[in-house]
Amino acid sequence: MCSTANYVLPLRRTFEGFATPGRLCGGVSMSTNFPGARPHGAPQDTEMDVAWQELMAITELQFDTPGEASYEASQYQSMEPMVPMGGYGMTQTHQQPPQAACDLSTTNTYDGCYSQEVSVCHHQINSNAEAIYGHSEPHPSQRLPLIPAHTQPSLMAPREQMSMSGSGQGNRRSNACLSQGRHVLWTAHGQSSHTRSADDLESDSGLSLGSSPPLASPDNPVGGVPGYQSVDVNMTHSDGESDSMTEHARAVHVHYSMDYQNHAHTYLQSGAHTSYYPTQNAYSQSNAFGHWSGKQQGQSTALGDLFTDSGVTSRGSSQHNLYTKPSGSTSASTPLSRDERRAFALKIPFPMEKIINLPVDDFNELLTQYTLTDTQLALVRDIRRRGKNKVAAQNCRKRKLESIINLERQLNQLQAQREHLAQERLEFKRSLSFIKCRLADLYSEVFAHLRDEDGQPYSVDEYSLQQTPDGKIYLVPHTSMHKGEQC
DNA sequence: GTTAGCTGTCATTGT
DNA sequence: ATACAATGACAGCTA
Repeated sequence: MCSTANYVLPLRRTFEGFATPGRLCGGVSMSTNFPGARPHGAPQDTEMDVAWQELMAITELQFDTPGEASYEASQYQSMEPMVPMGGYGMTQTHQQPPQAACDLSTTNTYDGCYSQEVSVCHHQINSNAEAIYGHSEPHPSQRLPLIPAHTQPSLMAPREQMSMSGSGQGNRRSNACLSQGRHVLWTAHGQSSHTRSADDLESDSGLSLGSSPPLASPDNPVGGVPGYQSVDVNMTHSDGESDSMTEHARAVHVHYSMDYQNHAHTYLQSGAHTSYYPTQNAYSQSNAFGHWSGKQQGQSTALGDLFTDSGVTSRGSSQHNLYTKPSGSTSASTPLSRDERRAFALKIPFPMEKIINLPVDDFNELLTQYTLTDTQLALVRDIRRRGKNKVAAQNCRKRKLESIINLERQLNQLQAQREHLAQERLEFKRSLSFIKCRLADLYSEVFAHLRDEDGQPYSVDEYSLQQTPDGKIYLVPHTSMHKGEQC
């Protein structure tokens, strides 16, 4: 199993701050980032782990395109039937026999384009897919699929052009190793395929550094559209092209998802227990095939940039994600999250909401109701973990903001109180001074009225007035006063 | 080109 | 042992 002969081994990653949850066997990682796969704090800094992270950081190795959902679906479908998936629309779609390479010029017509385009993807990738995800390693730590080296050239060929033009702005971590791991990876097989998946772009490490399949995203336009292979890889696009190319990619994705829309959308609306992810209303609403066929020449670059520039990100928000999901009953679409796309790609038969929010017992029970592959299981657990962590992070930030606001409020209150106390202190001092003056005046006045036996006033230097606790006032000579003070 | 803010993700720790 | 919440750190994206 751990034979390096058949697997490529990337070089060391150069970025920092990235632990190594994955395990590597012969240059290929097994999934480890789901709960239980790696105990917290367990030793993990093996060279193999690092190497695997580097490998996973090479986004070109992963598939995450709109077409991905298509071919992945077929891959996993052929790999292991999903028992309760009845009625899922993808089955029929992806079982269509491969046809000739997709003529992108014909993609203006909605019907049929999907199958044509996808079919080529199947040609290129299907054989690899099962090799990649078809394994069902018995050990949890070895769930993740191996990527046999001999399968990669065909996998990466269509992606090479994309990465060459579109990866310049991609994941920093990924880029850090592009010149190393990627080179080693591809040259080891006599090819220099530079590919990059949007899914990987979205995550520096892909799916928890391999806990989920690198092909598990439906949004890699390169891998899914054979037309990319003929793209001028040196073409670069200006900012002005970005929007139009986004349109292109959106159109491409419509091709891929059209069959899903017909089925999955129905299930979503009906709440059926099938596909919960790829309704992609936005796609059907924004059919831009005309643009697509007209700008075929820029596909690779545009799509490469599309997934680096327009919302399908390695991390962070995906506000402008091309992949959208319905927002309630309204027609407004919200971005389809990365995990949702992955779940869609792997045909997870229950919704994200359940995966994330169900209590653990219910969640486990839900899992027992389906026959899931190890890959699907790992993805589901990753989704659950990430989903919960996402909520936790949101809550954490909310609390942090509230805490900051609270502290600022307290600070303002304390500052106001301080000012108030300072003002009060000043007033008390003034009052005290006034009282002291009044006391001095009274003292002088009282003292001036005192007379001795001879009718002479007492000397202020020799006598003073003192009040006892009982309220009586005595005229005390300074000498005796001093004695009393001494006592 | 730079920067701040937002967000998702991962690693880690504590419960 | 496991699940999970909390949180710091990091990275990508957008404005």
